[in-house]
Amino acid sequence: MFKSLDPLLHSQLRLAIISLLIGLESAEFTFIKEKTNATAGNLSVQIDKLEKAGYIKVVKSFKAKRPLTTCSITKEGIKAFEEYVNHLKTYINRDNEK
Amino acid sequence: MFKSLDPLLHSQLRLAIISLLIGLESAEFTFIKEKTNATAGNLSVQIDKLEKAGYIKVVKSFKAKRPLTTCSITKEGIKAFEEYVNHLKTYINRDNEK
DNA sequence: ATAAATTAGTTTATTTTATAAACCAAATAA
DNA sequence: TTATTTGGTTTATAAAATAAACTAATTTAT
Repeated sequence: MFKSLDPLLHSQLRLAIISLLIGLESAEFTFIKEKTNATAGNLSVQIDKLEKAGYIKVVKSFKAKRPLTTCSITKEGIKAFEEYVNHLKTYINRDNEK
Repeated sequence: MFKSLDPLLHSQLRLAIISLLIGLESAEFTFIKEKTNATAGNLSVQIDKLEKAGYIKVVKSFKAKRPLTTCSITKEGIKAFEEYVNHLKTYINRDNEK
């Protein structure tokens, strides 16, 4: 009846990150930070978790001599997000049968 | 852009409880337990939180000499759920503008 | 040249949640 | 009568979220 929700995506910030990345080729750390209003620390931690889960790819480089962290969603990430959304629907649509 | 999600509802079990109650006049503890597959302990705690938030009403009585806990959603609970669902849509629909 | 502030993060510590395990009281069954 | 089941609650532990402190380098101001 209620499908279980991927705990990796069932987090406000991680869901926002994925939601953002799914519409983009890639995004920089600071861009994600602005869009999500997250603190840098929290964002750093959550990006790490998504990367370890294989949901996003993280590339570290330099731009104008400064560190630059670029994130992009992976195929697994897209799949996980889609499944998460489908499972959510068992909670938010009133089709409470089976 | 991403609207903040009511932390009281952003929990798998509490969301399932509310989702269930929104379609019913009321429901008994054991019924909710079966439908959500929750453990009694977890369910007890989460029902408590929803009650303290004013999202559900809990009535304790006896049925066949046994304790009976009956829950029903409140107006505030319905409102909170509807708002939660609307906020969720900023995460799951790709209308990532403003 | 050097101190202060800013950028772009990471790490560590603390608080909050979720969850499981243990427990309790009463009733029923063996 | 003791063992089990019902219907929970309470307590303890594990996991998550978050904030605060820190690092390292750069830029700006003095």
